[in-house]
Amino acid sequence: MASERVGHQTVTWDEELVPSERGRTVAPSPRCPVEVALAAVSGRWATLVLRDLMGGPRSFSALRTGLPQLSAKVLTERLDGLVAQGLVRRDRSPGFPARTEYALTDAGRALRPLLVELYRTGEALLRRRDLA
Amino acid sequence: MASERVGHQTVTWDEELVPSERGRTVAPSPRCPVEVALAAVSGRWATLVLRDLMGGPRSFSALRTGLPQLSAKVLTERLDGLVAQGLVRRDRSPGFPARTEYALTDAGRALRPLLVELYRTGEALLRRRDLA
DNA sequence: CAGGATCCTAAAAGATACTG
DNA sequence: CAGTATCTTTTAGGATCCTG
Repeated sequence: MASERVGHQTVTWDEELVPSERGRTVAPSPRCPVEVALAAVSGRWATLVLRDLMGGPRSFSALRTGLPQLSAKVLTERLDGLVAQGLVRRDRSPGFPARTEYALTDAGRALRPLLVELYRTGEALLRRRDLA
Repeated sequence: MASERVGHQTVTWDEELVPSERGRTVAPSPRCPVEVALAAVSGRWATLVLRDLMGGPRSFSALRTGLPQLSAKVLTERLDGLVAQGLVRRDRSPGFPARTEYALTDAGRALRPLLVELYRTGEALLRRRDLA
């Protein structure tokens, strides 16, 4: 796919490049790349957890310390989601007290450009709002 | 901010560039650029509505026709949100029957690279999953 | 045509307490 | 240390019917 051809599923975002209806996403679908990427960064605290993991592997409590207002329950939910999506690896060390380390997988690291773009876009929007 | 320095609010994503705690986002905040950008594309149907508007101005019912499963209520909610964020302009023509046209603002068009990146990232994740 | 008003359900988030 | 279990609250989304 060329760099400016972008769409949901088999369809591009450039109207003139979409003469037919075939494959045009007409409802949110888990198969749509846009939804897949969105799933990785959606949910409260998700981007902040990812940001912390971008800095390297972190333990459960290190993540909690970095994000004091995030409850254990929600952190667990977020991490479970990221693990299920193959973006984060969970490494449990045997013994007591328990020790778990969370680290981004290659797929997880592949999210960096998206986070960069989110930041860039948000900044641009805020700048426009300040002017207006 | 240099291209690879990216963070929430005043903080970069590069750990080694964040020696102190000052400004580090420690909770989701509407002031954080990442949250601002995410707000634009979050919510069910949001990216699909944006995609359709990227093709040019659309009436309320044209949007509904393009996304048949999207209810009037949710479409209104999504459009209200986009208008409130300054991403879409609502143009009501006087007379009866009512006619309304929705069009992206400059700010709204500024979302295109983000949508492109969402698509690109999602595609990459799907590719990895197919391999695995 | 372009919505507004209601009602309902489900999912997400938060608080609190407890366990291997 | 790293979670689980419960419960309550909040929010999002969908269905249906109605109106300027």
